Amino acid sequence: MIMKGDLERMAEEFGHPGGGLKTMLDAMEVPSHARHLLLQLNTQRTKGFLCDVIIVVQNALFRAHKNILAASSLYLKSLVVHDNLINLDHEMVSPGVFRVILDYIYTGRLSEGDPTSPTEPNIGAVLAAASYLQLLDLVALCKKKLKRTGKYHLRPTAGFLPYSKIGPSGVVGGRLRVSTPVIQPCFPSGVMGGHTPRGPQLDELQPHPLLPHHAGELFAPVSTQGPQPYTPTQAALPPQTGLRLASNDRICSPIYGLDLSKKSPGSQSQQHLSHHDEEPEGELSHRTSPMLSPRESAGKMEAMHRAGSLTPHSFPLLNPPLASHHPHLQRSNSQGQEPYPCPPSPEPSEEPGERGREVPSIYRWVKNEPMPYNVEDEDEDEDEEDSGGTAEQDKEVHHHKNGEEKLNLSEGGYGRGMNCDGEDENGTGSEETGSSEGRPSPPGARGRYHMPYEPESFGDNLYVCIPCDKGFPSSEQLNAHVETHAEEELNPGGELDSSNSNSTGKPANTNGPASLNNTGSLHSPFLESKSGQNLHPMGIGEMIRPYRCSSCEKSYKDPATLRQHEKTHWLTRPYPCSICGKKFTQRGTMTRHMRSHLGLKPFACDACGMRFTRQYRLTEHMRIHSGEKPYECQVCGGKFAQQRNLISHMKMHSSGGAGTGIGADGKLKIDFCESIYPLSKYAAEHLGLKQEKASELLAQASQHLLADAKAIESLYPLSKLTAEHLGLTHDKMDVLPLPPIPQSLPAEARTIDRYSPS
DNA sequence: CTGGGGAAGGGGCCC
DNA sequence: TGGGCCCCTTCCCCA
Repeated sequence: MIMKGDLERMAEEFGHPGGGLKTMLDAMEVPSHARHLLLQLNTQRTKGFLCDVIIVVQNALFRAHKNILAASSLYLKSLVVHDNLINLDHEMVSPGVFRVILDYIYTGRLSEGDPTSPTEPNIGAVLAAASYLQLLDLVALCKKKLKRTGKYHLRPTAGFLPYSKIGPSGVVGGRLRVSTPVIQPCFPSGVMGGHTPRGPQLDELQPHPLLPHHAGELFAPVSTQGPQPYTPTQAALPPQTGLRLASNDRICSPIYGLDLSKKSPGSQSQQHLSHHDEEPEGELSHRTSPMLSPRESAGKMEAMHRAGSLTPHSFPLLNPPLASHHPHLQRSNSQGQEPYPCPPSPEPSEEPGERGREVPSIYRWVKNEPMPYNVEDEDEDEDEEDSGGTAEQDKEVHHHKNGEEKLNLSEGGYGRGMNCDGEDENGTGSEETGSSEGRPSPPGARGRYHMPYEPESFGDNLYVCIPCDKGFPSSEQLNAHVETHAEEELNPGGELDSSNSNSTGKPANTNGPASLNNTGSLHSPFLESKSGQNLHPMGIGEMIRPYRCSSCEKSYKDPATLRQHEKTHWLTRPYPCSICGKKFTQRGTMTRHMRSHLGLKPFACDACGMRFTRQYRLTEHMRIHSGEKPYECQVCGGKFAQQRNLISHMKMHSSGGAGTGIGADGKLKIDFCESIYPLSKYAAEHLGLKQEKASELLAQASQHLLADAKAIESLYPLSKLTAEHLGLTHDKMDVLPLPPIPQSLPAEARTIDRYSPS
């Protein structure tokens, strides 16, 4: 355990202001205070509580507290000061060794482990790593232990040798065995259920690296000898992590680090260097490991940084050829505007040799290295995905809740879909990733006019008008065609909402003219869009929004927004998640997505402690406690805390979104909006009415509807229960006022389905 | 078993 | 770059 003496030494070591600390510690009235404090910290680490930094070592992630790391090592201090995610060179520190080191930092105990175990880091490796990390106390401790066993020799050895340069036996120089445990599962099955083990008690802080108190590891190598205990941190991981969560499994998916700091995930190496540069020479020198001079140490690190990464140079095969011929990328790269910090989507590979491929991605991502990202990469991804998708992986992928099955390895859906994400392929760009499962959504479900993502579907006519499904060989021709839709919209006699091309930024909803795209907004579909902006693609809006997308009808106030929007049309989304490979058009979305991978939820509810990844969610959640339900159904008066639930509710009112017209069962259904606002031309025609007449009729109905609950029931299926509640029999209900049914409708269509459950 | 509501997760995208 | 809002979806509970 780190005890008072250690703290004193730390205080001196790092020159904390206030030399009075030693005095303070001497005068500590509760001798167990330091011990208790450290215990608490370690407990917190095991639970991931208040952990504010993630350390990536090869493909293992560790959670920890910046303060603790900073207090332990100047080097770590320099790393954590600006970044929430730290990458350690796995050539210098293996995951297993770092786990031991982290344990030491938090407990003051050094786990020697079983020197004969292939998975146990030994003291030599720890010494080397401690020296690299400038954990001077640990260095001294290791030396002491080695000397005790007669193994210590003053020479830089294995610890500074890349693992790749260490023989398969792990023995270097016949002495130091640096074990790099194969990444193993750390999530027993069923752990997601919420079982929360207690944190290690004081006496449980045993010097064993494989004990369950490594919960701070998000994904850490563990012993192959058995399933590892569940940890709350792991439980906090959403099932979408793309990681295997079952017991006795290996983590088959790549594990990446990410920077969730507010700033862009870049230039970490520069920061590191700068920190070193800032570090006074003397300050560095006096804590340099005896195994490596400060210059050597710093120089080596610097050399590694210069190499463009902390590691990739040792993995020459890990960086695929990076020819760039993607036009967007070329442009972006050449102009330096849009660096692609993220690697091509990695894909789990069964081949052990492939595993290393993941590593550079981590560093590249974190270091924000502009990464030529191109179609070849994409193809490679697809190849990997296609080839690497084993049944096991398939199972894993499909195990994930809703979202990440979008990877859809088994169906090659990722290959086709991930980069396009299904909806991308059909050009909607409005991701329905949660349900598309990597398959392209049916054309026309939602969409833009351009549909360049699945060219094979349309032969030479790559540009497809979603509403009418016509293909065009060029965007110009498509645009010309689209204009006809626009004219139809502008023309009062034209079909309403045929394209729903608007400037609101929301994708056109082609579910039908009376579909629910506006129901939630409580606005007439043809009065205005949700944003209250002109629906028409041309007109005054053009002056307000002069920056028009060349691929669709949207326009924006400023070029940056336009650029942002244009990415939605790109064949390749520029920001892939380095954990699951899902790609995003906006970096912020990707970062947000990453938070969900790591279970980072910065917004906590004061009332119940529940945590959220977004402020908005917390705000929404707080309404549960306050009882506030600001969203009210204009039809039935039901109130909701969440707007989205009101929208869902509205869909219920509108018979599942079928809208006005003849439902699938052939019976008349009245759309919610239509019940309040004038009937659309489409609906009117559908009903065999002139629009004016239909609107008049519906207006009458709306009056009833809004005025009388009975009338409301008259427009919507009335349950027997409700009828009885109203003191009506089903027979009586027939007398409720209803808009006349046009005789032009087929007889069956004229039957308003009042009684059947919707 | 089914449907509706509550609550929440996640992604898109404009600002 | 992040906030905010929208949308879709899922899960759970209950009637």
